[in-house]
Amino acid sequence: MRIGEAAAAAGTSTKTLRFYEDRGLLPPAERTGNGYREYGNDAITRLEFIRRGRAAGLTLAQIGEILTLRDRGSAPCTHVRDLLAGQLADLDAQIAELAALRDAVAGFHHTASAGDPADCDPNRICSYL
Amino acid sequence: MRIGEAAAAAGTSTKTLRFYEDRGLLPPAERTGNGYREYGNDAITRLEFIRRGRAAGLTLAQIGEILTLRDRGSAPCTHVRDLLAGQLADLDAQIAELAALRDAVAGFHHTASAGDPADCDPNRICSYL
DNA sequence: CTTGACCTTCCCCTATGCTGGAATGTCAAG
DNA sequence: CTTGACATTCCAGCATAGGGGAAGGTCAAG
Repeated sequence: MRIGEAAAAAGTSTKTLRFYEDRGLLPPAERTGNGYREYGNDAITRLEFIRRGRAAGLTLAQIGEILTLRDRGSAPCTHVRDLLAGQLADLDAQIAELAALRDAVAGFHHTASAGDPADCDPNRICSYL
Repeated sequence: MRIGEAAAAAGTSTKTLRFYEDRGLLPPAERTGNGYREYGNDAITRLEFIRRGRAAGLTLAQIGEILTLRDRGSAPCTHVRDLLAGQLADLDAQIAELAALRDAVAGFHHTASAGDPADCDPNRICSYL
């Protein structure tokens, strides 16, 4: 199938397919006589995998690693497990950071809600921040 | 004081000061005869405010709004309170999203940790994702 | 007189994952 | 024969908050 059909089948755009090929996530597509890219079902499988990886918050670079391992014939499962572990740790760190920020902002907001704007110190930009 | 001293006093870089001026967060600096920027203590106050705002996760655009209100003579406290409320809501949404992602990734990771790589289905890129 | 530490403007680069558009080619249908 | 829907390549941009470095001006000290 041609690029438009493949993109539609994978629920993405032709731009994205060319972009992935350029980034090495998809192998260079076969070309028909007129230079059009030609895709098979394996490309769709690959695109779906990429989408699942994205949904799990993996970067294209990480997904590319997995695909490269797969393409070299080795089972990437162990690597995937490690990536997932790292992703889990990253997410926990991000969540902790955001939660701390949230608490700080909540404190500011509480003060701001309780205060009277008339009390605002003209020497500060804003007393609440 | 000149830009280098001001930057050091505010704990930032000269690049950042010029950048903020360009973005309207700092008023165009006075210039001495040789064209050098000249700063007073109010600039430091402003820079410190910007830093507090950044630490609260506000964007430069939002901080700019506050400063503009302040420069027009009105007390920006009410606006600050609203910005903080919005920021709080944003943070809660982000945290919820990350937490959901974290759970999904944890599920994948659990499966990956339990499985045997030998079971990997050759027809899939990786059975664990 | 020169060196070194400042300062100026200017433009490009970073990371991420695409998206838009221009200029051009291909091909089946009416 | 032309129109329209495809396809190709390549270049540019988004949004964020600056950083890097070039080419050059200024000024005090040695």
